[in-house]
Amino acid sequence: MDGGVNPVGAVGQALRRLGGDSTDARLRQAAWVARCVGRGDGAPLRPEDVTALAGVLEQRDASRGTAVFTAGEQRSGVWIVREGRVELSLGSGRRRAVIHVLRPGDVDGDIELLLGMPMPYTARALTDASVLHLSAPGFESLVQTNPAIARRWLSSVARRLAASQERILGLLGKSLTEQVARLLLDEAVENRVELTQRTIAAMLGVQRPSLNKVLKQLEANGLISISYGTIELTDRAGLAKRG
Amino acid sequence: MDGGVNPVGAVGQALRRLGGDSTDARLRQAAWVARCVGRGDGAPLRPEDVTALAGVLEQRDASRGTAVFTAGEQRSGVWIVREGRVELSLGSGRRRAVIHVLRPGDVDGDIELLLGMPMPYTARALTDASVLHLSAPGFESLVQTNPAIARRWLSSVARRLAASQERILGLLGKSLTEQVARLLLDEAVENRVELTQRTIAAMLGVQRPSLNKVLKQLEANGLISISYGTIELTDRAGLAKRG
DNA sequence: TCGAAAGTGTCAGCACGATGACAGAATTGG
DNA sequence: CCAATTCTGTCATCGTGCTGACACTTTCGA
Repeated sequence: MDGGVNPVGAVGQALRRLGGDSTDARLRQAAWVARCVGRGDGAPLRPEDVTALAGVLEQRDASRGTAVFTAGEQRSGVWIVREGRVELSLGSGRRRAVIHVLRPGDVDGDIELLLGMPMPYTARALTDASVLHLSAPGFESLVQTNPAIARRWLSSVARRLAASQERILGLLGKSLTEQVARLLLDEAVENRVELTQRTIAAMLGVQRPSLNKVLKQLEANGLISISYGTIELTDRAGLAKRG
Repeated sequence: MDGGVNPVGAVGQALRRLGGDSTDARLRQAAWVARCVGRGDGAPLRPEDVTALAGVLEQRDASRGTAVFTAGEQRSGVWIVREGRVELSLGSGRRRAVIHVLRPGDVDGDIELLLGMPMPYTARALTDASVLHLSAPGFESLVQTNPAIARRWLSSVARRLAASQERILGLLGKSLTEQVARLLLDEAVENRVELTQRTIAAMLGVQRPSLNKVLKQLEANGLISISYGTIELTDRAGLAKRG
């Protein structure tokens, strides 16, 4: 981080405790936890597992705008998105910041369950959605009775958390431009990153103006195009050279 | 990170590829992987498990200076230190850097096994040591046949990787002084951190001179005392205020 | 349809940490 | 015990990113 990261001494410490930073820190932590969602090859359950477990999994339909689970929930269980998109966000009311978007096949909640931590974010259906739910006791009996699934879940958790850790480590010691380029490449879904600059800045632990400066540079170079709450990657190869 | 992190442009990119940085990056990654060793409450096997598995675990004695496993080994298996201290290091010959020290009860190798990655560091007995070894196939059959142990291993892996990730996230956006203070507090065993400044700098992704400057400041304030390859914490409370 | 709130764009000054280089001190192996 | 090597200590210069502030734009709810 830059020298300017903090005002040094008592004043800086005081400002830091007033929540301005603690908010960012919580946002950062929640966002990176959300990066550990099981997706694609990293998911603990294969499609055939999901169908085989039809009896154990409880299906729930969530209409657009409905909350699926809420920040602070303890032992919320495992959530599997079957259809639609589900937004993960933090903060109440208007101050909420969207951290991530779950898509069909994504699995969430297992890591929080294993760590005994409350859900750090709220999930809300962006579109009419269909999700499957595995309760905490259901999860326990599943891993106790089905060694094959337990084994796969073990690998899945390890891979997801390790991948996330490696991503963060890959940012340390890099220039902000490199950090941003990597983050965009990793986050892009169909060449779009639907995060506000505030959220991205929090994830990287930098100030928003610093991030904005870099983004405008990248845009001026024709690598990305910026609009409200979304960044479009127009030249992945060019971005990759920067990271 | 600071602007100075990289020379910008082609020259910096070129320098970066020549290995000067790649060495530090590998050191950093290996060091943080080593931070995921199972220790104390985070260990996957309880002492009673270890005794119960006496038949499955192969005991090996390593005299002082002997290698236990070597960097690059694939499917090396799970290693449990029973007695003595085992040093984890990186780099061949004289250029090696010590990144961690295993102590009795520590469990290593399981994460690498689950990720299908080669051991990123070499283990060498610092003292005459006694270690237990569980081969890769042995591990597989263990988790397949013993659901209770598999379940505990699942929590253990999740907790260790998540704790490490949280540690790293806690560093982002903090001033170097804060980063150093936290790292020292987390790494200290009996108020001593036995790492070279080069290794610590690599873990934080900063330059060694920058780290040295901060360390000397902390020493001048009476919080730590610096000697060759070890830093002693003389005022934990004071350090905690800085973090 | 309007207004409030959140998001984005921008700026000047400043301080921290990178860089690269060099010297002394403590180890370690031969 | 000496030589080679590593580790620590230190410096001047430079550039990045922080800070705090403000204007503009888009969105969304009332």
